[in-house]
Amino acid sequence: MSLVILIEDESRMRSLLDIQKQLVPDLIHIMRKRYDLMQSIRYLQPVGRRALAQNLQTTERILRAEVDLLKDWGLIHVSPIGMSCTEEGLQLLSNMESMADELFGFSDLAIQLERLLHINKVIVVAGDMDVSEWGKKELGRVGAALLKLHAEEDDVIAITGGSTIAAVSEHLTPSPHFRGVQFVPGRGGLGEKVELQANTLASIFAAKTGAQYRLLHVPDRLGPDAVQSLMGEEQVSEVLQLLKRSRVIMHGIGDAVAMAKRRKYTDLEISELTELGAVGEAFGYYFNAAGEIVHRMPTIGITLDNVRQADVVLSLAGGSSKAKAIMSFAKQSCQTVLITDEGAARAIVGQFRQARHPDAQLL
Amino acid sequence: MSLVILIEDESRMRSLLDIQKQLVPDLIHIMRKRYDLMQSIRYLQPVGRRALAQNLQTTERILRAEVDLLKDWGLIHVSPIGMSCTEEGLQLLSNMESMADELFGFSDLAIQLERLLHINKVIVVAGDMDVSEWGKKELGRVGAALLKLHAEEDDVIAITGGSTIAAVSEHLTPSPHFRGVQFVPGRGGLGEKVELQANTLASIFAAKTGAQYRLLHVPDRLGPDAVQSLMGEEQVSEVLQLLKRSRVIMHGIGDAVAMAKRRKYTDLEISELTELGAVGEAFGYYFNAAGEIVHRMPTIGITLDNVRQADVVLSLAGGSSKAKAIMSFAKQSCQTVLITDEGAARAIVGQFRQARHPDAQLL
DNA sequence: TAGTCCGGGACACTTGGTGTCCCTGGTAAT
DNA sequence: ATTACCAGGGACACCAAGTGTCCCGGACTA
Repeated sequence: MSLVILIEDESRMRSLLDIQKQLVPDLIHIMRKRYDLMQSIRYLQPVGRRALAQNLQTTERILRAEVDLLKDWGLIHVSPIGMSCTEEGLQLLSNMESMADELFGFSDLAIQLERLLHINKVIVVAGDMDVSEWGKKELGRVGAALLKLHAEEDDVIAITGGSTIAAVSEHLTPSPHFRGVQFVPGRGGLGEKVELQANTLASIFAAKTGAQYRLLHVPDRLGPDAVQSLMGEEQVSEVLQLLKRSRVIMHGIGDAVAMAKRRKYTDLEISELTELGAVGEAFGYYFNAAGEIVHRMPTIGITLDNVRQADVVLSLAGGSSKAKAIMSFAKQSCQTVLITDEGAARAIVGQFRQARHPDAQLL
Repeated sequence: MSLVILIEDESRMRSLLDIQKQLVPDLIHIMRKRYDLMQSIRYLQPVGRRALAQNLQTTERILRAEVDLLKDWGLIHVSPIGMSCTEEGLQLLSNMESMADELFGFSDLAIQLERLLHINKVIVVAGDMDVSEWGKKELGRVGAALLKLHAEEDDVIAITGGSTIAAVSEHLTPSPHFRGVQFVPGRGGLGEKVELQANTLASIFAAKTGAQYRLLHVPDRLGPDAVQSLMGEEQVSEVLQLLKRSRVIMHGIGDAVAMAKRRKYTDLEISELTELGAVGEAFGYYFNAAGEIVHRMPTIGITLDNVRQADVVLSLAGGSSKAKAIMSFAKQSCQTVLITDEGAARAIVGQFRQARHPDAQLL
């Protein structure tokens, strides 16, 4: 019963938060800033403006505006000896602590991941795709927003297949940013369901955004000679040229075994893969935990070198089961933005914790 | 059990809202504006910018900024034939409907009350003082904020006693607005507990805000001759002069019978009061439902005429049981701002509904 | 007493929001 | 088919609010 309460409880607050995230998206950032400010004041009180500004890495004037507001709502008290929290402000802080994780935990997680994985930018959304459906929705929403953010006129944007990328397509809307854009599938068929294939998604992306698309018609599981002959095909080589100069790339990261099964590898092949230590997959490459390529799908399309040359690489993967896969792909160092969910993020942090000695508590 | 869920649920969302109201107070207004905008679009779709701007009483440009945002988050869709809600936007609207009452209902209530009671400005806060303790806290918080808002240097501010005004005192903080201000009790002792008397509160208000205060030392229950002689006292007449020119007045409104009981009226006197139809009390005056004065405490202090001459009258009363009392005092037409809570507000609206014929559904 | 902190005031500057206009394109009615 | 109207989008000048920066009077401390 208490579980029922918790779920109901969570869901209602979550839904309020969801609404606010859609209607007033920067709310959380503002709240976070004010919260940090209050906490700093509590910690340093009584403290002066200048010292505080330095502590919070901001300018004196901008801090002053915030302080004036907080003073007006009676959350802090200013006096000639410095600023301090009022009773009410302290109350507020303690009330927030119980919610801080849900409100801000994700950005903390994101910063942790940026450090642990050596990735420029990590975005963590709420939820866990392994557990709940709306986790994938949220990931799709944020992914779509970022794609729009980075897209520029006449760009070539390469995308891969997979259910995560499909989720993005549901949240795309037309925008002038997509004018003249061409969506190009990073790979031909990879033996998956058609609605999750890169070709299909490229056309959906184009339809939703009002952009153009190209298709890469190559069967999966090619023999080496077939690869050569297909490369000669004009239709194919043209697309490969486009992929080579794609400026933005959006792709999913898969769990090695799960992907292999989905692509109907034989049991023998799968056991070979696991023997090689494959844990992650992206663009048809399979990586081990060290990030080394241990296997490559026998087909043609975008190469890791192409990916490394792109300006923007949006990597999407969510769900705690994807933790190791994400970690293996992060080693490729061809990644500018990782978009993941809380479940995967916590699992990754957990992996790192486990890897260290138990006494390594700090940092 | 479902009740338990509801309460838990409510409280958690409420606490999030409370936090946001303290940390980002204008958030709700922004949400409300966007919500109205979305609803208008849904209602009028497909609709153009100019038509919409006219409908929403705003300029074209400012609406355009909002529309651009909503378009970017994918909540609305813009096309050459006009704007319309996307699937996601419709989803959001329906999600919000279940919460709209809690989020915005109060301002709607406030507008209704302004019309029904013919009061310039009504503010409705969440909760019901009769039911929950935090209702009074909220009322006090808002009351304190409004007092600070209206206070000006060297003002004379008259206040009365009562638990509601006492609640205000707990949320007062020093501010330059209160420089040179004098807090003056509107009445001497009225036979209540000392911590709720106007004298006590005046001193607390002064202490909390860093202002000055005066005291009005007159016993309650004076005979007519004692009144005359006291009026002659210099200490007393001086305070009465101050009261006469008080620019801001903050007072509570009481239920007639409850106040009489608290002031230890005899059963006979109380039944006389009820026979006279007394329902409301303020400043020691007792009013019937029509707003006529049916009884007056035999003591001296601020008069209704003084109140009518004030620039700002902040009337506070909360709890559904206060509905009739608030309505009776509203008839005095010496009121600029009424601060009440959801419970009282809904009860008042209910009273008006009941008073009409059942077929009077519109308006 | 001198130095160093405090908050608050002042002021110029810049940026972003805003009012206003026009343009092109699509739709619908003639 | 043509025309007239309304759609969204672009442009641009303008104003105000936010911002960087400096200084001042006061209080505490060494």
